[in-house]
Amino acid sequence: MGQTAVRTLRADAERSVRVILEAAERVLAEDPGASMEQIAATAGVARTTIHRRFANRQALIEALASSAARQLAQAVDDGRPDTAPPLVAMHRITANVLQVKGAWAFALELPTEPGSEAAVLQQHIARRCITVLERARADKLIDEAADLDWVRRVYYALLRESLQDDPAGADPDALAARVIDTLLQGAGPRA
Amino acid sequence: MGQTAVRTLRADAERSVRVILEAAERVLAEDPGASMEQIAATAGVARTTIHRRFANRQALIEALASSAARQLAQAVDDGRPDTAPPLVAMHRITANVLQVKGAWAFALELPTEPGSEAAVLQQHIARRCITVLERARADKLIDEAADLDWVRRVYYALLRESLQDDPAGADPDALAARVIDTLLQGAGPRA
DNA sequence: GTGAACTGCAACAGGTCTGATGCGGATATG
DNA sequence: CATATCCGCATCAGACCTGTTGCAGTTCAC
Repeated sequence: MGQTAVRTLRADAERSVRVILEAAERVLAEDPGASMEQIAATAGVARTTIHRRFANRQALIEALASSAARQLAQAVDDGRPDTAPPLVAMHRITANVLQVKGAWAFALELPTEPGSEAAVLQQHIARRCITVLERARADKLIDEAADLDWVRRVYYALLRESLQDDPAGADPDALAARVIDTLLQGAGPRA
Repeated sequence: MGQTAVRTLRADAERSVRVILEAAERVLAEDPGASMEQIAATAGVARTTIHRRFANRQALIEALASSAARQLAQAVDDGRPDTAPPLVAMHRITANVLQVKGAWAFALELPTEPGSEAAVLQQHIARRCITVLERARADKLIDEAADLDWVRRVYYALLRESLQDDPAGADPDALAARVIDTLLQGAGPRA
């Protein structure tokens, strides 16, 4: 809980926070041990400005994780996981998530502190994911005996792998299609 | 190339190198930014001893990566990827690799310097992997139209995911079976 | 337009880490 | 057993990073 909006920030201050978080993502993704100075330089901001907004390094990182997790949760909910047909929801969610994860890869791989906002959001997302998988199973898209927790982990792993080489390369819909296809059919011969 | 065995080390020195590398793996896995002091303490060795064997932090890490990569290459070759029936080879290799990757998870996830020994070994391993997949495809275990490079990456991702929760928990053969099954069939309904 | 909020700059203190050195004592090896 | 090798310990200098403070100048917001 770095600084839970004690009072509404002025417009320029809000902008500072945004550019700092974006810079932190870029810099830390390349070198997780990078200094505040490097983050500040990338953000085009003085180091002291960072310390004014974030009490310390950890607070900055927690804010980064929370911010990214909120965007990810939004991306999932936008796919209407509870109402859309399972296969459609899976596709839409996958494409959305790939976009967000591509932009916030470091922040979203961060280990979450048990009680933190990021952790709560991640759990919420995981539940949504399980829900969709259950609906897919009910539609015979997934084997009845499948361990959905394992399926969900495989799904996460496929998402991660998809983003490894294509930072912003291919069409997100094409990547999403490959992920879903691999998840449901594997590499074996098609029917 | 930290110190490419200029001269054969004395038996106790060789042992020191081993315990240092093992400690480095354990400590850095938990905190990649851990200090040499912490590694030394875990190894039960003075910090100066580490500096005597490894010129600097980077040399230690490269040695760690090389050592782990050698063991991994051995684990792959032990599965007879060129001669055993593809499915058998895949099983054996997967079980072997899970063992080694479980013990050297940090070292094997390290980004490899382009020309380094570790990089060369990783490429060798990747080629072996592709070879096995080609043989599996020839046996109709894998779809004819499949992109084997993608299949290999999915395979790697499944291995990684398998090791996430079970540090040394379940039977490696059971984990291997699940990995292969998921790779070839995905989560969809069984035939 | 006025005041509060925000920023950059400079400087400081405190801490941690690295890599090096020298020495006395222990240990392996032939 | 003789000696080259190895280790632990104490110590050092240098570098880097963090978090803080004060001030002067700019910018938003009412």
